[in-house]
Amino acid sequence: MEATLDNLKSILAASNYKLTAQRKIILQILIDNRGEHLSAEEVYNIVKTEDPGIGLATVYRTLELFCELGIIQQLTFDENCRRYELETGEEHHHHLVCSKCGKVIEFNDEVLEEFESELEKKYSFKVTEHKIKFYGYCEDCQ
Amino acid sequence: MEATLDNLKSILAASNYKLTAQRKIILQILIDNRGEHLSAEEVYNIVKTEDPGIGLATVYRTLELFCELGIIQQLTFDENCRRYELETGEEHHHHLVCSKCGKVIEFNDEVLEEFESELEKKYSFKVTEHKIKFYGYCEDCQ
DNA sequence: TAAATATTGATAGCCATTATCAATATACTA
DNA sequence: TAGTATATTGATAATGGCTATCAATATTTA
Ligand SMILES: [Mn+2]
Ligand SMILES: [Mn+2]
Ligand SMILES: [Zn+2]
Ligand SMILES: [Zn+2]
Repeated sequence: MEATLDNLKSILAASNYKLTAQRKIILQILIDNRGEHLSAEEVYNIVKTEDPGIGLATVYRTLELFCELGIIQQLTFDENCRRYELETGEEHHHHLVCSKCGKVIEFNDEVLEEFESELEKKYSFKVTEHKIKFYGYCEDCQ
Repeated sequence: MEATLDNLKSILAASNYKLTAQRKIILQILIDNRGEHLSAEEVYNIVKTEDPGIGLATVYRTLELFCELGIIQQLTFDENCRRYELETGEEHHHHLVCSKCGKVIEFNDEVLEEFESELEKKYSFKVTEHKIKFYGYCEDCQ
């Protein structure tokens, strides 16, 4: 189920977390920027326009918490910078990242699910997570 | 073509780099540890047993250079620790990483190559590189 | 309302990796 | 072979994203 401002309180309460103004603001920002893949620093800069008093540590903590709760997922296009996006509840997707302009194209998971099943059988390995990224040049940058 | 101690000099010279004792030692260590996925720190610890005078910065620099030259490739099973392995010149492979015992299983690329071609057509995207990892539990750890 | 508990902001600390720079080694030339 | 240009090295300081700490504050529950 996708997180909204309305169900955030119950999502938090289910794990004994409290609903705070900071958490609401950060979720709102993630929702407003659906389709983007924001870093903690970027979220922080947006947050400050709404509540200049908020701390950077709170942004990091909140993003980590939202990951733990399945509200968002963490991405790493470029090491030394973690990015985040809303977990939609729909099917997974992965990313094509343009090495020149930075554009990110999303594609769905279907074919990979099949491949994953084959791997599981072949190696008696129980897959819990996969991280897949393609790098190259987008149509405009070739 | 796979790098050896014999062709290292010409590989380096082709890009105006010099052959040094440190570079030879580090390549030898990577060859001796084929199949492992060593971090810079781990390479450094092995290096020191052969030449205690070698600097950590040199290990980092050399691994970076070897990547640039295609002698090795960089891996990231766990962020905040880059790992390296010899580029064999044979077909690519990717990794299943056990979240419990850390075991790494390698699998080949074939199916993914196909999938990649489809993506390129569908999105007019020229893929130059892909990073793919599966996480989960190996046979012994399930 | 009060008590228990979770959360916050400020800031110090962490740590893998990079940058700096003077000293040294390599490769090329005469 | 000696000399020169250039690349490389080791030591170490710096970087930067992220995490830990902690007293003050907010939220929840009774
Ligand atoms: Mn996405
Ligand atoms: Mn491997
Ligand atoms: Zn582009
Ligand atoms: Zn295992």
